[in-house]
Amino acid sequence: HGAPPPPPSAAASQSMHPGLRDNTDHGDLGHHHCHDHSDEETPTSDELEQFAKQFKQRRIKLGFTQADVGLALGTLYGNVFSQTTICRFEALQLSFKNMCKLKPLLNKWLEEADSSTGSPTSIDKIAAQGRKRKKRTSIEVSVKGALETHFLKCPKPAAQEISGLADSLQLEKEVVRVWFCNRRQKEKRMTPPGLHQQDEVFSHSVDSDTPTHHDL
Amino acid sequence: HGAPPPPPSAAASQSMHPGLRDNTDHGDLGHHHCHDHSDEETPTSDELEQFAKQFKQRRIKLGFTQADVGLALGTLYGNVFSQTTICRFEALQLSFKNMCKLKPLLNKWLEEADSSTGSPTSIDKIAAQGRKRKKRTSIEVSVKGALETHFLKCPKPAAQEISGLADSLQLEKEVVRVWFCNRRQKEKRMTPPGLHQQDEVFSHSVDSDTPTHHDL
DNA sequence: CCATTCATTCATTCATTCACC
DNA sequence: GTGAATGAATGAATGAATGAC
Repeated sequence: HGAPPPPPSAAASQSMHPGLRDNTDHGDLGHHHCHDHSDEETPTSDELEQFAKQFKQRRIKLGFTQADVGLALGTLYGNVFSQTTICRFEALQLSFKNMCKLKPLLNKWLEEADSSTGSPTSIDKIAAQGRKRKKRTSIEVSVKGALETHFLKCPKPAAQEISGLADSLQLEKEVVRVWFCNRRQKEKRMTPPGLHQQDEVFSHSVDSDTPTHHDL
Repeated sequence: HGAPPPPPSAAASQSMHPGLRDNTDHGDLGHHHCHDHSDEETPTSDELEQFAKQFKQRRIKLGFTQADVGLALGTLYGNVFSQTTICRFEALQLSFKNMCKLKPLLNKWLEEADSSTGSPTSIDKIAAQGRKRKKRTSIEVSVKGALETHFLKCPKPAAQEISGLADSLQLEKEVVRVWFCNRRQKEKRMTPPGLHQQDEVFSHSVDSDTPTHHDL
């Protein structure tokens, strides 16, 4: 009883983040179906952003950690996720497609979570897989800078280029290769890095929201 | 003994319907707005130091404790903080980035605090989750010395090293690992350990990275 | 009450797996 | 090899518990 009312959805008028401007064009202004509950359809990025925010709030209010949620998804639906993934979802640091995939699962968990009152979570601790993992190499700050510079010039270097770079930076070739892979992925997220460096070539007013931004 | 401090007046002047409590977490993650406020610019370390000092003075003059402030930030902006964090801010014991993040919040609180007078603080105490917390282990003084010595030689020991160290000091491996994590963080604060800064002799050389570089 | 230490949770980076050329 | 999904390991933010007034 007394389920917390969903937050007053303030109009999140922020437009799409760059990098994912490609909209899943619904373009369906005249809605014929008032079926608002089942969210199995492709949401818009605004909806995703909205949901992620709500999700985080309610998760915290319910007293769960990101790790809890990831684990719960496993026991509930057989799909375990790590704290990392939940964190990424909340921060919109996943690809659009990936966000869409996870949303229904998390939505179901939410409903489950605040309906069940204090049920004991039977945590199935899964045995860690005994595969040897390469010791995580720590890349120097200055070296990172060099890599970043190269990335801006050429985000997709050829094998030979990688070799040379690795050599000059005294890193394994594999490490450099993986670094570029990860860097490219980073660029494709919903919330890409370095948004502030953007030129304001927008002729449309970006800040349509009222300056009174505080709603307690 | 001192008289009880004046009523912590946080201005929750919004007349809300009872039961419609909602702390809108201002999802501080990647909240990217295109330069609407000019107050969010990166201050210098000197400015931060300056502000922290003023803040502390005025807080005391207004009769608030650090805990009061932390709580007020919650009711005001939905971002609660502990006494610890406020203490660290005043003592510049946070990372530069972290200081910059908190400064505007505290600044707003200051303005709010000495303008408004006497509103009731409706503190929503969230039920503490029955999460088991490890009993805090107390580390012997001599043992601390040993750890410190090791840290100076190698601030980032490998797992094996930690195991050995833990074994010889009769501590859990996890405790040792966490100790090194915390010690490393301490090193990255604005006010690093062992540096007793006077009021004026201060050169802003905070930016340089840790000089101790190890293997590669 | 303020300051510091041990501890936890959240965020980011390096790494792996897999499908697909 | 590459892109995409995903995570372990690590770094960063933050706090409960404790120590020191």
